[in-house]
Amino acid sequence: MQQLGRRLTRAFFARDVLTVAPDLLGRVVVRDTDDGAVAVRLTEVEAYAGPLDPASHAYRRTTRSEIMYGPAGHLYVYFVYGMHWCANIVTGRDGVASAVLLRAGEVVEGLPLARSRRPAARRDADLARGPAGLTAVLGLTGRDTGTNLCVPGTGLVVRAGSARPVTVAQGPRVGVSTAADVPWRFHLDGDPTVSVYRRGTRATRGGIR
DNA sequence: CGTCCGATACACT
DNA sequence: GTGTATCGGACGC
Repeated sequence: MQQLGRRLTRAFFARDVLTVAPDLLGRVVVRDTDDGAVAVRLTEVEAYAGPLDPASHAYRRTTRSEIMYGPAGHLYVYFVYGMHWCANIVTGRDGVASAVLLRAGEVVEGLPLARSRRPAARRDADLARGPAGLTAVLGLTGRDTGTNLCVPGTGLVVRAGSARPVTVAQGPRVGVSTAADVPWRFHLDGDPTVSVYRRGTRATRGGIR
């Protein structure tokens, strides 16, 4: 296992999800396995605000969403559309049940391994474009749900310190079918790895009570 | 570039 | 039984 660098602390993730989400942009996620390491610089994330947020899996407390009711800094990976995995980081105080969905990034280390995990990608900028692609490039699946990003030895880290200063843009979330108009998607404006905006089907009632 | 649509299996009602 | 926090290929401009 190679040197992963200093990691973000539990205190970083334990803040409000709307503070944590934009603060993650420009930071580097590193995943190290027996196959090697892949690092991704985050360019797009979305905030999901637990029981207040109809679009969040934690809107109701179920077996699947239980992880989000636990401590911040743990990983939540869910399965969607019968074939894709998507990765979140749990945020907020215990019991607040909020999380940040990792939506897109730029592969900055481990390009060959990243390409092998996503053979369909045409350009390197497409490798981690979209949440399922980003998750695949990092080699994460449901088995990784519960991983604590804030302790050594897990092979998964968000490095402390921004790569460079970053300008954050904000807009509605992608693909959600409820609360579609809440501007809780954060991204680096104009970055080639940011996924295209698609409104969810059935997107009628927006808003949070 | 854009829009349309099928694949696919799981959690939840 | 129903809906899905997606992707990529097909097609039109």
